[in-house]
Amino acid sequence: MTTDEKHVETRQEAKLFFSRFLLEWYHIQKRDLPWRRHRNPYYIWISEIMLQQTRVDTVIPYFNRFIERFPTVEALADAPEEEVLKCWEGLGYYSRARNLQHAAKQVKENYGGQVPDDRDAVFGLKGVGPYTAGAILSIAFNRPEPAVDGNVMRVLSRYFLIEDDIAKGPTRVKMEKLAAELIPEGEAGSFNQALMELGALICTPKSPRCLPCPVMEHCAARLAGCEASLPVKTKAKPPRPEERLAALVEGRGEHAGRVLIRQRPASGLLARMWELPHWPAPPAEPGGGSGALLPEAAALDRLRRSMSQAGIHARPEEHWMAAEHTFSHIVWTLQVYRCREEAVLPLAAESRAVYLAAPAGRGDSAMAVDADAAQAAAQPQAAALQADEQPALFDSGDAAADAADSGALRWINREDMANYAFPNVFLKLLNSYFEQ
DNA sequence: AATGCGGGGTC
DNA sequence: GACCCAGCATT
Repeated sequence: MTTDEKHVETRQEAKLFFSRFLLEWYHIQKRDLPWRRHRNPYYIWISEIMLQQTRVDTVIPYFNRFIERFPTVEALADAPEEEVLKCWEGLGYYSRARNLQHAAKQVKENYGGQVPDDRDAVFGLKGVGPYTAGAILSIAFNRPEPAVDGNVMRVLSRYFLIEDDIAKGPTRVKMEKLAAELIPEGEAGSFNQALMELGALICTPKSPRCLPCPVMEHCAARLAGCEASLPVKTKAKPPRPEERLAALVEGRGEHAGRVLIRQRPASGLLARMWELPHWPAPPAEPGGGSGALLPEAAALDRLRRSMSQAGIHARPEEHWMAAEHTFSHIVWTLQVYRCREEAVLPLAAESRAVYLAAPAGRGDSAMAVDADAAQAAAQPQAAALQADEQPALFDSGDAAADAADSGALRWINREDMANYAFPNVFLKLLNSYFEQ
């Protein structure tokens, strides 16, 4: 027997050992999770979308609320998008929610409301990529497809001592081939979940718990003593900082007790979510140092101009608090200022005509205000002047949203918050404000 | 192949 | 504070 053949035999034995003992361990140790209590393909699908880049403990309450509110594919397909977003509020990566509903419509219309069980059909659903397709096919239908996520790549890179960079595309393909070879006959669903369960509970990113690991005996990285340095993964580049000025505008008169919120554009960052209006802060004076806070007067002035340009008639009064919000690629530092709505001035005849021609209000608290149109119509020259007064554009990662500044504005009270989906940072700010 | 896209837990 | 998590869409 040549060395090569001996190596192959050893590796083959290592694979068989791995599959057998991992599966045995899983049957004993698997967690009781809501989506494991039934074999409902819709539940599996929802859970897999929610679990993208998100931990199990975070997902559980969202999953339970979601299937209560949208028990079937059809219920999800027919729901208003705002309700789906509201159900996703705080979970992050909101395009998942919109893609999921898009896919629910696909399933309703193309597959009679039944989650399809063939590879091409599942893969064709919006928001379903290589991992999620494999997860749905194997867990819901026990099809022998690999489901390779970050956990699986970590486990396999250690057990088989694979030093490929898991951030690279080809590495995932390689891992999928390996994972497919490991699936025991008729056990695809359990085996794929076992791999991920091991990654989540035992073979963790830092300080893996090797002693209770069911496959430690043949783990190549453990045997070589390099389990802590695997997997190899190139570092993500750090998020860029962005200083922004936010307005918490308190209404007067008919808006008393309400604050002004704005809806974000339909695409891009936090698409269609609601927020406190905010704008890039101009860079602090060079003399102040890079991290220097904008002087209060300059910030108030800047905010006043931004609001005016956005058609918001309000006066910034005082700094309220700072808030930080970290995305994977941006870090916002929001300086929030309390502002007061200004008394509405008598409208010019020209703008009154536009105002009266506008559609009738849709109820009190939920009445939309097309601020830009109203402002542009009411004060076209003022708007132009103010635009001219603006300092030269400085770097903003949110340039499109800032330039368009097109979101609908609404005055809401505490109870209205139940009808709008907010990113967590604004949820916390608004809750904090209304609690006072 | 690289980048945009949330939010939170862990060490 | 650094990492990274049951990734996908877009370019």
